[in-house]
Amino acid sequence: MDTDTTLSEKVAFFDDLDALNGLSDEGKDAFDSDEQEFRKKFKVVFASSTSSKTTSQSTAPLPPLKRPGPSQNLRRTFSAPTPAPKSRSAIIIEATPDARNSAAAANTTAMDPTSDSPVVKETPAVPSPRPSALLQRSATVPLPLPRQLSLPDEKGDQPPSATMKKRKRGSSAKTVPVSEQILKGVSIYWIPNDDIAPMRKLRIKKAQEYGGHWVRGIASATHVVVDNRLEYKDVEKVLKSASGVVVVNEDYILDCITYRALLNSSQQRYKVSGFPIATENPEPAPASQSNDSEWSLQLKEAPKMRRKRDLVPQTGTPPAEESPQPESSGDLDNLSTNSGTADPVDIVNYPPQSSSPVEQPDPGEQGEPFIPSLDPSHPNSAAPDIQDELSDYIKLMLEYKDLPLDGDDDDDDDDQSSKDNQSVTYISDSESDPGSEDERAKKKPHSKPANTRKGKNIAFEDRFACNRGGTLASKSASQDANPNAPTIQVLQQLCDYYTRVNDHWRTTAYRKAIATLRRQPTKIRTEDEAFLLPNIGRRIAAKIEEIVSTSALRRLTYATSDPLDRSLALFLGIYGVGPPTAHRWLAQGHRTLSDLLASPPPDMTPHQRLGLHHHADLNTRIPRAEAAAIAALVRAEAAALDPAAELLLGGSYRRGAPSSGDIDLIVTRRGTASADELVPLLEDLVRALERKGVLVATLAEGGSKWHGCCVLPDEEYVAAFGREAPRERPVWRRIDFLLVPEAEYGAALIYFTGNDIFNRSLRLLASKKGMRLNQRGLYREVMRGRNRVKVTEGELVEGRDERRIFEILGVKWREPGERWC
DNA sequence: TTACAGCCCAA
DNA sequence: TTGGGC
DNA sequence: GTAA
Repeated sequence: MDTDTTLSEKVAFFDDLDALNGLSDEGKDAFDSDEQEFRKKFKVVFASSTSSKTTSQSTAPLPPLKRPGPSQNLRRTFSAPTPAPKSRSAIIIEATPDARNSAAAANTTAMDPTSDSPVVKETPAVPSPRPSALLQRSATVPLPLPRQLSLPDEKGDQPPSATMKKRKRGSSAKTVPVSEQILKGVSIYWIPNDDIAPMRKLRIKKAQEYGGHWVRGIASATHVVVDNRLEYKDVEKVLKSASGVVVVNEDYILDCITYRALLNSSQQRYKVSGFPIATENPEPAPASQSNDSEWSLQLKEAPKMRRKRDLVPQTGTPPAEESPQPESSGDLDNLSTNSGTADPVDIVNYPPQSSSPVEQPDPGEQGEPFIPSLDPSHPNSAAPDIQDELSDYIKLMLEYKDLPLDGDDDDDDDDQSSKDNQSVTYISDSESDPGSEDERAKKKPHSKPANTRKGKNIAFEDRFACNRGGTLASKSASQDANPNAPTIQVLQQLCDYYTRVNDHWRTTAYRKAIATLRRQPTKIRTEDEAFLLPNIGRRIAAKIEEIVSTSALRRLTYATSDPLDRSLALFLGIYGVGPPTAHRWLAQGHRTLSDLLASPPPDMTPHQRLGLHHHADLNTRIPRAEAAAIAALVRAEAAALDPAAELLLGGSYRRGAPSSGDIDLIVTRRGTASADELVPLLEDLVRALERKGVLVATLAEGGSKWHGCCVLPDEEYVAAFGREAPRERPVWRRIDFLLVPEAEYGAALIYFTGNDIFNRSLRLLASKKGMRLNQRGLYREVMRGRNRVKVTEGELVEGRDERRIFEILGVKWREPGERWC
């Protein structure tokens, strides 16, 4: 173990938790070999793990944990074995064996969802806090684990069970011993409810390891964890739909794990900023022990949360999980049903459940119903000592929140689903040993003898889409004819999904893979086959096979049937709204455009407002004829101002598309070397067009461009479409003016003709050849500093002539109509 | 482990 | 600096 | 997610 207390150390922090709990051999060795270092490194963790040990096992009967704030809690735990923090080492030593044992025990069951059962037995042993609680417990305990659905996330939505399965490998146990799953029975709804943010991902992961469930709908949550960046007002709406839920900030879960107990959620430090002063009535008789508290919590909460789906099995029942919206329940239900884990559980569960008023109108007050989970401790309870450790912990997190974390968990999501068929052989192989490298090495040889990684060797130039563009016709033709069309269709949806959840890189990866697939003359049926293609790795290859064999991807069904997802897509369609904003609005409870219109989010920008009000118009395709008409209009106006001005309709129009999303007009003039020379013209032009009522809104202006909206006046409309094609009103269109000096015309044409993929590809090719292509020109000898940061502009090689740029790059000329990638 | 295009505007 | 668009 |  490295002594330097640095990066690796901190990054490893969470894994350390794992190591501790599971105390894998690795961990053990480390411990044995270098106790000092190890201890130092895992100080906090050790302390907590120790405490839990004591609590759950030897000290089980120790009920008190009363209202000691976390701090006291901690203390108490410690005090039992050894009072002062200093004695930690001793504790650790003692605890180790236990930990190992329990870990071993847990591991064996880890893979079995039903492993919970032990808990049932365990619990009874504990003095029951109150009768009801016991009852509840017996009912609930069994259910929890299994196949709770985990949220769709960037890597896919796999049920925890699946996750667990995969997690077998690493040294770090992915699930903590049942006895330590302090979050069991806790269903968490995160806001935002995704694991895109690295830190949240970590939290979610940890929560799951400790038995917590990640739920998709707030309706089935027992706890709502709100991003620290959000204020209460941001999430107010969402919370309204879930009364009786414990609402806490980001710090809560990890603290619970650290202290091995469900902490009092009402403490000040877990308050969501701006949260109304909830009258926390510290429950008079907290009495229960850590375990109990958990249950008592469920007891209380359960009835309330379930108003929508009363029958939903308690927290745990996985799939039945939730559907925030009643209507959608159908799909989800089916889904869950399939997973079929729940049955027995449900039965057990129901009685208690039904007894509780399903319909119970939520008492609106969330403050009240709060579950004084463990210890209704006092806010101030975050006593000094704890505070220290907490702050260490927090500091650590903050310090490294930006580090790219290993996403170890990602794994191959769906393999299991696709398994049933053919390539079972390989798959099983790979499953047994997920080592990606081995797999790759193995696979390739099979399908294609020899070349280990030669499989993907493709001519350099062929790797760039710009060398493979097609025409619109060829594209559409290949769309229907393409043997991979169905597969592409599904992948495209997945791609869209990732766009929605704001996973930029996965989105682009899918785009590339799709582009590759689209070009295949034959139908790709197997994983091996797909894997050989460029831009298609093991994972997408596996998905392709699944799609082909089952003609669907489970996760996709799941993802797209989610109402939230639909709202997300809706919001993203609003001009000026990107993923962060869309998610934020969603978190604030908005679901429809009407919601936004009715109560505009406080952070809505003018652009977004415009985008919202003209959402319908701006999302309507612009017929080619209309674009042409507008261009003609503008051209005429420009000619009046400056006869030498030239306007060209770019974008998809130039590529021959029958309709466009917006209108791109490139404004230029012979003899110009800089866009600045055209600014006066643009200003005049814009003013003139505004006067004519053509330009109706300005979105951005400055520099060498103008972005805004326009409409085709009635007169021109009639001229273009005739009186027979009436319209009630002009439709707003997005229009961009781009000032381009003659010297940059060629590069600008490329840039503004697209399509994106084609452009990116061209730029990428340029960079591989030591050049740089942007909208101004093609440069060479670009100096890049550390990690691609451009240091030198480089020498302009060509900017004026579009064809020349192609030539220099060694790319065969392609007409605009052939640049559909 | 790192890049995946790069630039400009708005707030 | 972040979000967004191109 | 893929490739280098």
